[in-house]
Amino acid sequence: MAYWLFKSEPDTWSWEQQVARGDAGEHWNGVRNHVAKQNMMAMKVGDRGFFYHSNQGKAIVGIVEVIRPYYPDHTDPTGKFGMVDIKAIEPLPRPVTLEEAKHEPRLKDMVLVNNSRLSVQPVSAAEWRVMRELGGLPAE
DNA sequence: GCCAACGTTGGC
DNA sequence: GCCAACGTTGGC
Repeated sequence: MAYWLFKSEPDTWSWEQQVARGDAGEHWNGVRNHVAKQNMMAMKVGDRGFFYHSNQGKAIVGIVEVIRPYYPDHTDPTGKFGMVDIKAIEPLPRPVTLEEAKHEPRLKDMVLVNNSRLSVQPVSAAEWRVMRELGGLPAE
């Protein structure tokens, strides 16, 4: 299983809204970056990801799961980009802020710390474990 | 609100 | 195909 990170401004789409969708989930539309697109194309149903609030909060707040693989994004007039569907699994008992992530040596190579502009990012298995631990979730 | 970093666009 | 100009993102 692979791990990912989905970034969203809470004003646009928040964790609370994602949770409200329940198991039906929601499509992750609006990605217009090719690296982010490549990441979504690599996703498989069952992959897990972190849900990150950018701008306001600047923290990882929850865990999501990919429930539908890559398909065309109908909101893209050029037809070049696609999206996946994700559903909320559980919140982090203790949200992990960007500040904390930057100060954790084991997360120094995380994309979130090094390339803050990429909206859909890969997360390594080691980073996944460390972040869960910081967030107050038990080991998987 | 500012601005650095990054991506994209379009003239040549 | 290069690269300057422009637009956007997102941390600060």
